[in-house]
Amino acid sequence: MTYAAPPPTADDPDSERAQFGRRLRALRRDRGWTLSELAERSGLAVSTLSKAERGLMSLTYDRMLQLARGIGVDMAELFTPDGTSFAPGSFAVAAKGEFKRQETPNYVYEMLFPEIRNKAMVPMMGTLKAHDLKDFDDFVRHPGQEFLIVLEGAITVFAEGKAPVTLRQGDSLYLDSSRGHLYASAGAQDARILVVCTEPDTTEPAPADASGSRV
Amino acid sequence: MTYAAPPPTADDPDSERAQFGRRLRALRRDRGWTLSELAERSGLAVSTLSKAERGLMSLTYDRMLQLARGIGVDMAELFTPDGTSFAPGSFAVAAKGEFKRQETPNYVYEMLFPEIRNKAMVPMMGTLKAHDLKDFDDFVRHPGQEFLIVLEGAITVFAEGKAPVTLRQGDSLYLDSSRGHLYASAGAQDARILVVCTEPDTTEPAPADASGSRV
DNA sequence: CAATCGTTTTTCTTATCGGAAAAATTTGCC
DNA sequence: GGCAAATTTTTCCGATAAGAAAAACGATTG
Repeated sequence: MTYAAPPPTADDPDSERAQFGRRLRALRRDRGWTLSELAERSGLAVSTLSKAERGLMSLTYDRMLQLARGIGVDMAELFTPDGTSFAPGSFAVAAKGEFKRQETPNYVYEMLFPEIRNKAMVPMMGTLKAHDLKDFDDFVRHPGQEFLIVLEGAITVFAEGKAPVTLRQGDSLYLDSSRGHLYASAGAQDARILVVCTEPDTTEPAPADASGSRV
Repeated sequence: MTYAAPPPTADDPDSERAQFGRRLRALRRDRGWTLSELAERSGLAVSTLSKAERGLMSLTYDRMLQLARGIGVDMAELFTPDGTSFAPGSFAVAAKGEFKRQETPNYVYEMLFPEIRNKAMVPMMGTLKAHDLKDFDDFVRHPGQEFLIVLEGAITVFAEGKAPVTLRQGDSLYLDSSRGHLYASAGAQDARILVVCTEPDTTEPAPADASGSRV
């Protein structure tokens, strides 16, 4: 009845440890440093670095701390992969209205730049229709973070475990989108909002997705 | 000629390791778990957890990975001290105008949610002043991607290697911000834009910062 | 071929880590 | 409040892996 899969010693090239090692090697090579140069900067032995980068060794906290300082990054940065496949130098312009629509009776969302795949951010233009509060959609939950700003009108933000908040034109919101959330027009008129997510929202409109991640 | 101070074995209560340990203990107690409960969830020994939480031991990568999974957090989250990261479930509202300003003769940028650190996205409100095109700023370059939408007025986008583009109200732009770029008001009046970056732009207005980190 | 540079392997010391006993803390009961 | 039982945490010790120093290996260049 073990909860987490115990990886005691993994030598396969796709283990987390091997990936971590490749990330270390990338960080070093990005800077044009050799093993011995990083060894000098970090105070670690060359052999240690070599084994760590190849995933043959499991660095201890102390060594990782030295390593992070030697590289010049935050400790957390060692564990946040940085690869998005947005091609280097990319550049795209969208004219007003050139959007891909997703529509329900309650709202219209138009994704900007649908032709760019794997964006680090997904900007969407939303129109929340002034509507009866009877047939509401369910909370939406998806991984990542979300930014919202009210362009026209006013909206009510329902967030799981929070009292409803009213945002007026120019107000904005930043939230962890794994917390259940739902937007609705607050006034008698339609509201226009701009939403930017860090990850594409693949959830379907209605069903309450019960894939409970992180309490 | 060592660059980073080597902390081989530190037993003082204010070492990074001790702080890390206290953070681990907090994460566990927040969930109301005992050492043996976390031991079962993570697959680590009780004694190991005890020593790690007191900073008497330097956990290896493999154990930290098991631990993170047992606790149910991302590896990086173990290293992001509480106040400074966008914690899971976070939720923040900014009223119009509650921004941190950065001003030059040509523009005013106001960062939204300056109190939230380590956001995945950095939304900023910008006012581009109608100005002579004589004293222009230089291209700006920073890692990450950038989204822009014109809220009021019209702007001209200068991007390195591209012909200038004019964006009007409602138009938007998505670019790799490592490509040199520069925005200016296009008309005779000021323009208002919303910019969202994937990483904080730490570049100073004018001077060419030569502290080359990751090209 | 020699020489240099970057990486890997070898050898040896020391620390991590798991298991179980000991100590400390909390809980139950009168 | 006090004492005993149960639970939680810490300490002790042996097996195994981390980590430093140095030698070996491979590639590149003069």
